[in-house]
Amino acid sequence: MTAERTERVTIRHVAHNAGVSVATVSRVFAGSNSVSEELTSRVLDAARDLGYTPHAVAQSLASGRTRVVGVLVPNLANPYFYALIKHMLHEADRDGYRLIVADSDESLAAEPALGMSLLGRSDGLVLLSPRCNAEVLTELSRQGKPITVVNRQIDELGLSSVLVDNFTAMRKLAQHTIDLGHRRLVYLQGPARSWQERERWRAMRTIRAPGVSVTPVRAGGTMEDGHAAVPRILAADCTAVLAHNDLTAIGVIAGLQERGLSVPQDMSVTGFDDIPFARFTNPALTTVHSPQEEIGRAAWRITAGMLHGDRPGARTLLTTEPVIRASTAPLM
Amino acid sequence: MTAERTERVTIRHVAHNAGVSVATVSRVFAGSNSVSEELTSRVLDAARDLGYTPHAVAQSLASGRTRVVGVLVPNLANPYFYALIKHMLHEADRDGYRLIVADSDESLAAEPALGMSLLGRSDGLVLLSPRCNAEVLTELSRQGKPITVVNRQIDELGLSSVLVDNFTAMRKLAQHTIDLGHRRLVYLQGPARSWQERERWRAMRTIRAPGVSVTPVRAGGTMEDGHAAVPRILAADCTAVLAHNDLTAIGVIAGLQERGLSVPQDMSVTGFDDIPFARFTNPALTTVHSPQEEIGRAAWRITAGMLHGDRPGARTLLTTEPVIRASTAPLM
DNA sequence: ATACCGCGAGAAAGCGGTTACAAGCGACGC
DNA sequence: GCGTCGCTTGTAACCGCTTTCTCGCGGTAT
Repeated sequence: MTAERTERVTIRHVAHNAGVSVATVSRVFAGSNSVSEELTSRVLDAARDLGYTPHAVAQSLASGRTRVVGVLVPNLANPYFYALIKHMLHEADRDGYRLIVADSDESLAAEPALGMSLLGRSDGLVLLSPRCNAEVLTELSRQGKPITVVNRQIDELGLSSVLVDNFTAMRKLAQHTIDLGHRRLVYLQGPARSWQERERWRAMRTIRAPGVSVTPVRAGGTMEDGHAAVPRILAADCTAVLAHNDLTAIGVIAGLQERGLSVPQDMSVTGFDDIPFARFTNPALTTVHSPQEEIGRAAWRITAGMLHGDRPGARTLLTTEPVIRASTAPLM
Repeated sequence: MTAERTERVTIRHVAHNAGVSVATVSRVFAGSNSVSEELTSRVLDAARDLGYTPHAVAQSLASGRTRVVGVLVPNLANPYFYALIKHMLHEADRDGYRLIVADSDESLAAEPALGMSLLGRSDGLVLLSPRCNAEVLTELSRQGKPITVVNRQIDELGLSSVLVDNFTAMRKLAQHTIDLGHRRLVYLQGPARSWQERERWRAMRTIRAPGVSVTPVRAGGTMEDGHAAVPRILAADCTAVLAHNDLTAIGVIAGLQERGLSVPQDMSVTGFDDIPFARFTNPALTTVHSPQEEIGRAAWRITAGMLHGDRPGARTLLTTEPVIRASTAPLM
């Protein structure tokens, strides 16, 4: 393969070959209908012959739009997040936008820099379950570009957001275990700075029923965290454990089974999110169906709206319901 | 919130406030050491006061480098891929690069356009398990930018690649089930155009042992595909099923369990990839550990090398081994 | 003292597009 | 017959930064 230094074909070459001005070529590629058919086809022919492709970066600089939107995820290893991303990806794609993804890996400190960096190369930003404080969000919004926050309630700033009613769903899920006869519950806490965690835990603290106790156990958001929490769960002498999310629930179930305990006979376990795996675990996981597809779609629609000039501040609140599967059972 | 039309702070403002030329400001931000300390600090002070941030798009246009690398994934819903991406993301980050991700969703037709689009906004491209044919790859490589292909052997073109020895690992895994006494095996085929699938199936076809039969059953790459294949697996009257990957294996196990069969007592099941979930399923999945972290790292190193001028054509071949867990057992 | 060298700094020409503005031109109304 | 309008097309000024080239200057070899 010879390293032929192919000079890039620019709009000027096309203009020259088609015998028109660069403006006309630009118009043709922008889909403007104010160019005569005659010139349009001459431009298109010349472009095809030369193998011209518009230079995306130059277009961005000149037009001030990148047709890219950044997405900041706290942890790409959680199927919950990539399900969201996957749906956003498709919605964005059909609008001609690309998504640029960064993973903060649950690092609070990394969020501001990553967010800024994403914003620098994009027209807007979607923050999934951001852990950062309001100052950072203010700083980011100061760039004047659309920002959509998912799974985090922000009232102060004029940011748009997509929220799921974690509180009500968690209450319903807890009620389900209580209805099954469980009295000593453990709530397995997730990432400390997560809004969803705060909502879920807040819901658990409102549980008031005769004889019912809720013991919090610290964990985190991963399967390993759930797995590692098992000794502490057992020490709490409970009959049901409500995990922060599906991932930790899966870890808990594996840990219990390794110790010869069976779920749900010896212990009921619930998750939250309803990731695709939840249906396929053994036993299938009782959880809360968080509408990942709708969230992804809503996040994109709101963002796209702002890119087209909508005022920020739109708020979408989605509701969600428990999904009862096989990991919970009546107390024996 | 007032919609203050904040004019962007440009390099010129900084230059003016610092009493130097724009060239000097540019040099300071580029980390050139040919600027005197005196001027360097004046520039830095002015930049801080004004809240200046270099305009990434303009930098890209002027320098010809975007500091972005595109990644094309066939299916973001497979943890195998996002594990790769996650590791690449981190490697790239420490080199000051961003990754821009697109998901072709197993659509062969979508790959060329997505690849081109990614390439247009980036300095290079990483194709994960691409399904497209050689012509498309040639077309993409014509752009003159570094392309790294992961999990796909390409000899003709001068592309760099990272490969895992699927063939040997699959043979070893099959041998494992044979050693356990199984004779009637089913191989559950994955995505047709996947190189990994071809390698794995090729390995299965080399199995020659007295009384051993291997029956192929078509499926796909997802949990649903594995789940849906269960009737056909049962019809094949086998005692062990080797699935294309972990996801389908998980689907198969769930399907078997729904029918009251237990794994591994009634049926041994294996996967491939060793996604994080494989350790936490019930029973824990016997699979092949595909070194996702190393692959991600290698893919980035090779790509980064080419970005720094290395010649393309580098090839990394990784080996991998079966991981025996609890989803396989001796034939009763 | 003269010529030369090296180095720090600035001027200016791009990078490849977009788009405001102007111009040309045929049609139409009065 | 002339002013006006509308539509297509071209001219050229950016978008914000990088980088080459040039220049001025102080220091060293001759």
